[in-house]
Amino acid sequence: VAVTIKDVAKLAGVNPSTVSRVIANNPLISQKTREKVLKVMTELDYHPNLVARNLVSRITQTIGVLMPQSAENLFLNPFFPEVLRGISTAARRDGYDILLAMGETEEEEKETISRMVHGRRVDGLILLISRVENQLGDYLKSTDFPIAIVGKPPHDWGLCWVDNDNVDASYKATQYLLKLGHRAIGCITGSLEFVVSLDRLAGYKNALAESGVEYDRRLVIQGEFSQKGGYEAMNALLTTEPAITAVLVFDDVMAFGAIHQAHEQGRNVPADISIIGFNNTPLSNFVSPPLTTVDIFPYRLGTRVTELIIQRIENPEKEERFDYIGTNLLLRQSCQQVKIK
Amino acid sequence: VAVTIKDVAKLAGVNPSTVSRVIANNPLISQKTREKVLKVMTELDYHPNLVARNLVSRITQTIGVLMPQSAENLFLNPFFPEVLRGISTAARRDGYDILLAMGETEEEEKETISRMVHGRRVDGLILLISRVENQLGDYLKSTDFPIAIVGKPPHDWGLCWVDNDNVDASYKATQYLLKLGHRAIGCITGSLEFVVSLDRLAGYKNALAESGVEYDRRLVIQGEFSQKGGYEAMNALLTTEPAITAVLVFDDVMAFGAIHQAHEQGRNVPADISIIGFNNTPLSNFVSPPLTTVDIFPYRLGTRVTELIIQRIENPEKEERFDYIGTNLLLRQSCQQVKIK
DNA sequence: CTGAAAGCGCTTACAG
DNA sequence: CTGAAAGCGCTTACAG
Repeated sequence: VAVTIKDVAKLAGVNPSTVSRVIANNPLISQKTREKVLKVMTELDYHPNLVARNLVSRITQTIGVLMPQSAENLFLNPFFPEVLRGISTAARRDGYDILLAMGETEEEEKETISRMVHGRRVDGLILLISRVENQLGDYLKSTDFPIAIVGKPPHDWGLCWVDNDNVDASYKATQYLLKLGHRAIGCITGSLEFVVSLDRLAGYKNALAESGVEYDRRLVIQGEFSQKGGYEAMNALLTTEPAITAVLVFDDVMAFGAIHQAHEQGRNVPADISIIGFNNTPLSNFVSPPLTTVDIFPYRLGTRVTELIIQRIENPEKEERFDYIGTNLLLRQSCQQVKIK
Repeated sequence: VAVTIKDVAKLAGVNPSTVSRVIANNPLISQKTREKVLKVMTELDYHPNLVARNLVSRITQTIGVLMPQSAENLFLNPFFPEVLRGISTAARRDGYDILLAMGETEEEEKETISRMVHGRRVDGLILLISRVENQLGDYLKSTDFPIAIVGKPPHDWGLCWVDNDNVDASYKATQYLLKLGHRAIGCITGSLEFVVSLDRLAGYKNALAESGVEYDRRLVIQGEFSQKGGYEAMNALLTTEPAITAVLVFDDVMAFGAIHQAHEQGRNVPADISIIGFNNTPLSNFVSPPLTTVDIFPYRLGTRVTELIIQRIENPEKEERFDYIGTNLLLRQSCQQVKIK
């Protein structure tokens, strides 16, 4: 029922291949023929069947995006929506569509990847999932299909990826606390299985070392990436290390819990304890006190990873495979100069 | 380079059509042949080319989703991400993929619709954009392509759609204020060009009428859907109608501004003025006082609209075209019994 | 500058 | 129960 290239060809009195060339803007076609064909195309309201085109050209002009379902976090942190917005913008700019899949289980994720890649529905794939170890990792390092990841992969698999420079971000945050005169600086990390946690811990150590403050592992405590996790970690920290005057917390939501704990123990933030969070979640500007935190620019992570994957698809010979997105320490009201005792 | 149905056929010693039938689970195929083919398929790691399949079957098993870019709102309101999550879940459940597009301008939106629909890339389309008037509306009412909208369309175009029952939601909220003894109840609406605003206004009127409270249009004021809009509307309202003891605000973010204004004028919420918002944005539980508001269940809007579009695609003879998603009045701390003068 | 033919990788009547 | 043929709607060498 739809009008095809043959209908156009017939009405224009030319061969289908000629119509195809007009559509492709082939410069060989004469002006006269081009106009005639173009006229018939609008007359018949012709639109090329992209599926047929994909089949012969082996190019889908589509990028697959796999992201976690992450129900709860969505409310506290628009990280994934923001990255997605960036991906969408950059993809559209280069004429790519987005095939989106949200995976709940690792099983679903693998199935989705298989569908997209083996089904030839996409030219490349962007992964917003951090758990790329195990079976998924095996696949990722063995395939030469264009794949890009938001977040530095645990090993160099030759994949495309983009991430914040978390070492540097954490270094700058710690440096800021040091500049305020703090020396007993605690650190609440997320699970050290994540590269991001390890990187931020490294930055913390770097800054301490640079200032000649000895690294004390008793000041570092792991917590879960949740308000409760921060609340409990802070409790442990204040119990064993009551002398601390500042804490670096690797996630804003954990920081909310940490602040809550501090206040419950009668330690005012920032008067008694300075706190810095990470990720600049929307709430961080509304809590009391407004939280000093590190902005990580998720939208730019999205645009950049898309640029990288498109380059990988269209110019695989180029060696550019990864990039860092800058961060910004947002000074708000949760830190202040250390008190002189 | 990829293995095709022909490779499988050759190695299994059968015709490609037989392989195709095995894949399609055609019951005519003998058990013996089936097993032989299946074995070769795994041996060669064969995956059907979905693009080729789409071309001949004219079925893409893909639903297009068009949503606004809506940069700012994302931070205050995860409405769209939540709807998208619902769409993703329901689509996957029925074996559909999602082709996602975010439009910034109406031009982009029209272009995207054209690409998806005329390019035969999707079997149906879900629109998360509310501005469906003008040119887009002309298209929507004329096409018989399966299209579904989140949010009741301004006219009955025979489209699929899903929405909250905003008349009822607003009715229940107003009824609650009446039950608390309020009689002078103000109303801050969004632009009355939106169906949602009109519906909520209708619910407000219904509740008043039922309780024998005369509707006074001076108590109703339009504001912009922003904190500033609510702030200014509240100012106007308190200036001309200082006797009001409660206000229904058609959006939480506007309500934040309204509360701010009230407090600036020395009117305590809820002691002097009760306030109800709409949409249960995440912040509404964190502001002071925690806002009584109407939960609209965006995730369910997403799953339901997807069920409707899939039914429209697969069983167009069924007449079910729209549905309402229930709402829930969340009682928090921004309302209280009216004071006796 | 344009046409005729072959082919992308499938599916589906049509035979047998 | 299986095979051979035609076709989905395009593109792209190959001729001329």
